[in-house]
Amino acid sequence: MLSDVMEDYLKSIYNLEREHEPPIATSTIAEYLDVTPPTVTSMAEKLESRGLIEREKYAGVELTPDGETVAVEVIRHHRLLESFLATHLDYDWDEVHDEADALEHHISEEFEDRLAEKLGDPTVDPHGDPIPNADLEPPEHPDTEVLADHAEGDALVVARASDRNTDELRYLADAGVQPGTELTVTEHAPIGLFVVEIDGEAVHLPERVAETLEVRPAADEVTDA
Amino acid sequence: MLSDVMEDYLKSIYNLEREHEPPIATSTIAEYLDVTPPTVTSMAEKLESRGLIEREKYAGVELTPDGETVAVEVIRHHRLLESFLATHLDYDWDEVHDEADALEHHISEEFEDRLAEKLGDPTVDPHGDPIPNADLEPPEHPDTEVLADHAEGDALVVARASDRNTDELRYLADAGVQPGTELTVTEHAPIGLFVVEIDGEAVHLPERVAETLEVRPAADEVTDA
DNA sequence: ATATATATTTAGATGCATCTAAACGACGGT
DNA sequence: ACCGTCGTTTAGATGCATCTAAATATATAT
Repeated sequence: MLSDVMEDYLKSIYNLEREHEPPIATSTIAEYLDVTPPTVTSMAEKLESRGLIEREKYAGVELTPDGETVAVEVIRHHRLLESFLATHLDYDWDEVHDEADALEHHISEEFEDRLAEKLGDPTVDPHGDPIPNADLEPPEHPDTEVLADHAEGDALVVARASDRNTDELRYLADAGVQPGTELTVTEHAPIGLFVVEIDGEAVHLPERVAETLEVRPAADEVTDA
Repeated sequence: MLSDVMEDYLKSIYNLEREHEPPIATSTIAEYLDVTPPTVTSMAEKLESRGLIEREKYAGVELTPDGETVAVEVIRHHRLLESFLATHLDYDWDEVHDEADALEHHISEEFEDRLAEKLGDPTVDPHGDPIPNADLEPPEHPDTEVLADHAEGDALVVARASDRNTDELRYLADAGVQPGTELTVTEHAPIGLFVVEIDGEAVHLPERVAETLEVRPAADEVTDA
């Protein structure tokens, strides 16, 4: 039986593997999970002995297929919960992450199934992240670019907002920006401010937000949802 | 911050105090939670040092008002979750207990509030147990008797089925017996079998089930729900 | 009243997840 | 090729929840 903490490590490594090329360094995981590096080393030894990760000392760590399956299941739980909280319990999309984190390790298969059924087997969660299917195949992460890389005049659709930074999410939610929102870049000010137009309104976004907000060209409509 | 385990001990002591007069003995708690007595002693010391229980060595344990409040909150979570699973996720009433046990320590105040709102502030759960209100006053447990104490011919309403024994619950659920069900005692056979009539049908119940199933006279209608 | 049975507590150990401090390996710059 | 820096691992400690075995207190029966 895997502990909650082990599941968290596997989920984190999975997420980090989408951002960086494996192997994932000890310090990267430590920072992501807000623990010290020796803690990561010791956990990595346990996960390796259970065949959930491969580990090269002093280099880093990579999920095995088994480890990836565990990670994908936890992520499926997380994103189904987020979707459920948003659509059935009236949570705002910037509030769902922490609650889903707390519950994701504790729901049964039964609960997972009923949730998916109730939601009509959704394929994306409220942040725009793909929801793995019941077979636990790792979902495709569609190609996106960050808003900050776009020039003035570009017409875009919001594809995904990272669910890890509560401040940024709240900012976006307050500004009415969510996956599916159409926007046009009005101005990329030299120092730290980004201006976009949404439904004719000018919305100002700090560069930090623009650097993490993922978008795709407005032309192609939602195909994957 | 209290651990999940501490919350479980407090909840258990609360439940045991409804059954036996305090103080509650070490071995009683040990058996209820399926741990060894020394484990209970050591946990009792911790809970005492936090002012959540009073403890008399070699005698047993009793909740303080603070301890009771914690227990009642956990029980509120548990019973709201049970109600939600039964009414919104199509769980059968004999399936909800384990899932609620797994989740009760991990939901936020926010989640609790939204659940209560969604359910219309229910006052009893699917087993017939009272749901504490948001002020966390300990709920009244209505006077009931067990089915096994009744004589042939008595007309009764099912008030409550303990949610701790999965086997018995499944038996009752299969037999169509649930809180609110009206029944008449047909036969109290001398050795271990109880026969009741429900909607004109004869239903056979093992004595073990009849000894835990709580009922009240059929005359007074549901007043408290 | 004393011996015996039973329940409780104490003592000491284990595994988990974490930490700090210290040792060690890898890697880039001169 | 060496040295120093930086990141990683080892070593050892802590707190939690649990166990078994042993000591001790309480209750019961004669």
